[in-house]
This record gives sequence, structure tokens and C-alpha cells, in this order.
Amino acid sequence: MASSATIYDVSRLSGVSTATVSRTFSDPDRVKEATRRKVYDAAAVLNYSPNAIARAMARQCTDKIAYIICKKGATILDEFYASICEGIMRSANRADLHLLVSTAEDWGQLLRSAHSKQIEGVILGGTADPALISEFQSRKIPVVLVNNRITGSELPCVVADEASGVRQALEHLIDRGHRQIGMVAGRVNSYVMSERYHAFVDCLKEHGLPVSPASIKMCEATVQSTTAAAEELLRSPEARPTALFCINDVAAAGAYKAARRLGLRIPEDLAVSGFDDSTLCPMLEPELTSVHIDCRRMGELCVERLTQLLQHKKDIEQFSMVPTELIVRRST
Amino acid sequence: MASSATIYDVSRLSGVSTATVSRTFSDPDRVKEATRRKVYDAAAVLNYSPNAIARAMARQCTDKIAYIICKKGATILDEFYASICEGIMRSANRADLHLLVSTAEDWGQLLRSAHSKQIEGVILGGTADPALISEFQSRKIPVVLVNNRITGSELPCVVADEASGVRQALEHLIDRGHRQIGMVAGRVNSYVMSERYHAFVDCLKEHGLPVSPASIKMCEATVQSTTAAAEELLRSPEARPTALFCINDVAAAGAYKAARRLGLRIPEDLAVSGFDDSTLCPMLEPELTSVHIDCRRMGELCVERLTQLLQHKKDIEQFSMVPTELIVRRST
DNA sequence: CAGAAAAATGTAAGCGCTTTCCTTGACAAT
DNA sequence: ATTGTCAAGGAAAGCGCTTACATTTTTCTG
Repeated sequence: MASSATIYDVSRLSGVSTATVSRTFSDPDRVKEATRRKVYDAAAVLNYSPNAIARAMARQCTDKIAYIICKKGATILDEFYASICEGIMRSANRADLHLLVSTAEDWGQLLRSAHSKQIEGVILGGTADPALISEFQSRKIPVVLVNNRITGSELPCVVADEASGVRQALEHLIDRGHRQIGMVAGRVNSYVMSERYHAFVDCLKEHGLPVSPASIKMCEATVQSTTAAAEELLRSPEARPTALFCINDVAAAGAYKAARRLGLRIPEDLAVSGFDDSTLCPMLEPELTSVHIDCRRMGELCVERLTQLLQHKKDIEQFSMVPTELIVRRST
Repeated sequence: MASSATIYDVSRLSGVSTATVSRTFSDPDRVKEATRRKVYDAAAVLNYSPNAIARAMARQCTDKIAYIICKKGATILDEFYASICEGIMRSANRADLHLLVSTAEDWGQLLRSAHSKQIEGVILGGTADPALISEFQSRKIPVVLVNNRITGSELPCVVADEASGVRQALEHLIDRGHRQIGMVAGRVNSYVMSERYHAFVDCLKEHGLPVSPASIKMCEATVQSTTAAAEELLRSPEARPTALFCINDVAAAGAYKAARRLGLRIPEDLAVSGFDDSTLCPMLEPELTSVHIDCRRMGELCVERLTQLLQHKKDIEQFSMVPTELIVRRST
């Protein structure tokens, strides 16, 4: 590491005290225009920029936050959480926060390092274990939830407007004349899945359409399971669904595979709609209609909330919801 | 932030000096067994763990590294770089390094923050601008390249054995009796693409198969372009290829779309092989044969190299290559 | 068992910044 | 002229740790 200029060098060169230099950088309005200029000039000559470590040391605050992805499966960076991560990264960079990205795999490790690395706030993505959450709370580390909501708790959370997304997709299908709409559902073991599931049921009911258990198939979130689930729905002895609402794009890919195996053409024989509008959508043939979620925005909101929490702001918006939008493609 | 115990508290409680406490934590062998025990006990009582910031301050080294993804396109966290990132994250956590993830979008910003945040080493993913590299070098910040290689430079780099991957895929196709093998190629503007391209040409030649410009179609890395490219190849007036080697899985998805539009069945009328073995493979119907790359391992190797560089080790392996493996599925 | 070498521990000076007082001087009000 | 106010800037005490150097304890050797 090149030994760079310190505040003393700048102080000497500009002829003011270190205190003034410090103030010039952290609160420019506290010093006179002329002084400020001198300081900036000296800093420019010396190629000085404040040492973040020393600053953290003196201020007793590290500006470090962590994004912890809580997902059962092995695959950490799935597209959805990665996009949120992107939003978080941007905002964090902009706000000069250090971001630590991690998974909730090894807790002990996680907490220990959160402690020694002086993490000041965390964003928990997905279905976080309540015990993990209270662990943070007992350490007085602010928590923001993303893609999750714990009713009855005061934790700020940011989620997408799942219900509206489901509604848009469903009404689109209904508009197209579909009456028998099946659902390839995930296990209802997370906030998101549960929202989508209930919105589906509610919406169909509102429109006076049949919601039989036989038209909803729960399964794991893998292509294998969703393919099997879709196949079962499509082989249904009673009225075969003419449209399949899939809980996410992976499930939709499963539906495609099932359809193909059964010789059904999409969209002629079967309409399929997905959810998340992932990069997968344009890769399928025909391109998949899906519900777009602005994950970046969600990430940004997380950082916003966390920042407010860290500054002990009052009246923090406890529940933030980003809108969703149906992207119609050729599968419906 | 809960005000936690300091080294002084531990010193007092355990009855030894702060120096000894410090040594106990950073180099346990330097203190006597008995003393060590006392210190650990006291630390446990106080729930003490060394403050990373203060440590960095005193040691004059921050243990901070950055992973910078250099990719033209907007989409930052594509699966490939994300997997590498995962490997880097793990190793970094294990080695107690702080990791900053960023894109090479805003250089000025990047360099400025690399400076003030005291980044001590960087991993550059993808095709990094030479100017960026020399910027780091002039600042004496060690650089490791991943998925890239700059011939003639001394920079350590870690890449996958692309040539062998290509060879495996191609020989698999040849084994299956294919003689007319087309290629959906990306622009040859990056190390990886160029490796794959040349390996393709070389391998076909070796096997005495025809390599006409007409059987290789270059295009952008989007599904749209690859679809168009594949379609063109398949409409080729001369001998239509019976197999398509696609430079990555996205290109393979393009090939699928093209095939479907032309009414060709996979694998009966057309074999398709991809590259990267992304999550996309099992989602396509039929599932896509592809070349697997152990991205995690690549990430780990990056951190290993960087660590060695930071410790001024001699004889650092300058060129690391991880093996590739063909995963045969139903598309061939 | 003396004395030297080696091992273990202690002392205290920073690391580069922030921030709490303080001092100074300019200006308005009395 | 005197006092009070306030903006601007300075002096210096840390923040929690590491480490060079000094000192003490232990171990080893003849």
C-alpha cells in the first residue's frame, strides 16, 4: 500500500490545523470559503483523501452493513436475490457504506464476524430464521427484511406488490378467455410464496372462477418437481386447465417441459404465465409472459431504511412495497 | 452499536498486559499455554473479540480486497460472474478478508473509493480495460485476473480450461456421428470467447472436418442475436449443420428457438451443445448438454493468488487453470 | 549453581482521524 | 468604550489495537 498523505501533511501545506482540515472534509460549511479552498488545493496537490479506517476509528462507527441471503438451497446467488443485491450495492456505494454479502449458512461464523467486523446493520433477504433475527436484535443491530414480512413485528421490510402482480397476470389470462386456470405453486413456506398463493385463490374467487384443490399443485422449486407438477395438472382427468399460472419463472419452465412432453402447443393449447420476469423469459420459446419486479429498487429501499434506522430517525416507513408489472410476451 | 469490551478490559480481568492479550489473539504461540488460557477465559466472560477497525489502524493494513466485474453490458450479476463471486466470498470470509464487490462502470468513483477505503488488492473479472489495470498497478495495488489473460504481462490469472471443454463437447458430437458442425459464436472480443473460438476451429481441423466460414456465425451475446444467427446457420443453402456448438448456454437457447421455428426436433434433427452448464440447462426441453466450469473453484483460486501477492510470496503460480467437464444431457 | 541465552511479558508510542473544549477577533447593542 | 454574541479556527485527548524495545522469568550449559 502506497503510504499516502495524512491529514497532517494537508494541515502543514495549507497552513491550518488538522481540526480544520477534518472539518473541511466532513462538514464543509463549518469553514470559511477561503480556508476551504486552501485545504482543497493542498489536498489536491498531495492527492489526499481521508483514510476511512482512521475515520471509523475516531468516529466509533464503521458504516458497515451486511446483506445476508437466507435461502435453504445451496445456490446462493440466484437471480432474484442477486438483483436485489445489485440495488443494495449501488445504494451502499453511493452512501459510502461498506457492504458485506453473505449467506445464512454458517451462523456462528456469521455472528462472530459480524461482531468483530463491527457490522452496524443488516439486511436479511428471504425467509430468515427468527432465531437469527433475535440474535441481531439482542445485539442491538438494526435489521431490515427484504422479501419477507413478519407480522406483528416492528421490523421494517420491503417487498414487492405480489398480490397486484398475481392479479395482473390472472386478469390477463381471464381477458384472453381462460376459465380453467391451474397453478403450479411452490410450497407455501415463505412470505412470497404465501402471498402469491393466496392472491391466486382470492382473485379467482372474485372472478367467480372455480378453485379446486385439483387445479393447484404444490411442489418443490426445482425444474424437476415443477415439471412433474405441471404434467399432473395437464393430465387431470377433469377439465384440463387451458392456462397455467406459475409461481415463478422456473415453474413456468417446468410447465413448458410438461407441455412439450404432452404435445401441447403454447400458447395455442395452453397459456403459461410466470413470475419474476427473469432472464429466462426471453430464452424460452415462445417467450414467457411474466410479472416484473423491480428488484434493484427493492435493494435501494432496503439501504434507505437501514440508513434511517442507523440515524435513529423517527417515523420510518415500516412497510415498503414496490409495484409490479405484467410483461406480456408470446406465451399467453 | 453496543459498546463492547476492549483489550483493556480483557487485560484487567485476566491480569496480563494488553500486549499479551493482543498476542494471544494474533499469534497464540507467542504466549504460554497458561496465560493463553487466562486470556481466553477473560475474553469469553466479556464476550470480547478484537475490533477489526482498530486492528487495521494499528497494523496499517486493512485486509480489504475488491472484486470488480468488468463487463460491457448492463446486467452485472450474470450467473457466471456471480458463481465466481460466490467462490471469492467464501474464501474471503474464511481468510477474514473484507470483500467489496463492484462493477467497472464508474471508474473515477471506483478508484477514489478504492483509495479512501484502502483496498489492498483487486480481482478483475472479465475483460478489464488495460487502462484500469495500469491505474491499479501505478498505485501499487496487486491485481489478479479471472477469466481473462493478458499475454506478456506478469499478472496472475485464473481461467478455465476452455480448450479442453470445447474439445470434449466437439468430440462428443463427432462420436455421435456428426460431421457438419456449426458454431454459434460470440464476438471474439474477450479472452474466453477467443479461446473457445480457436479451440473450435483447431479441433475440427484436427479431426479432418470442414471448417467453412459459413458454418461459423458470430453475433452479440443476446438471445435475439443468437437466435437469428442460429436460424441463419440452419437455413444455410449448403449442407445444413446437424449439430450446433454454441459458445455459451444463452446461445444454445437461441439455437433452440431457431430450431423450433424451423420445425427441427432436438436432438433428432439437430444436436445442440452449450457452454457454462448454467442453471438454464435443465430448464430447456430437452435438457441441454453443456460444459461445466467450476466457477467457485476459480473464485477461490483468485483469493489464494491475491493473498500470496499481498504477502509478497515468491514463485506465485502465474497461470492457473481449472478443469472443465462435459455434462451430457438429452440435447445431443 | 552461576551465568548466558531464550522465552515470556510488560511499557508505551503511535496508527490517522474526530471532536470537545477553548481562544480569538469581528461586529452589534448598550 | 464596554459588553455580549457568534463564527472560525486551534490544541489536544482519545478511538482500540499493534509492536519495537525494555524487562523479567525460565531454561539450558558447563
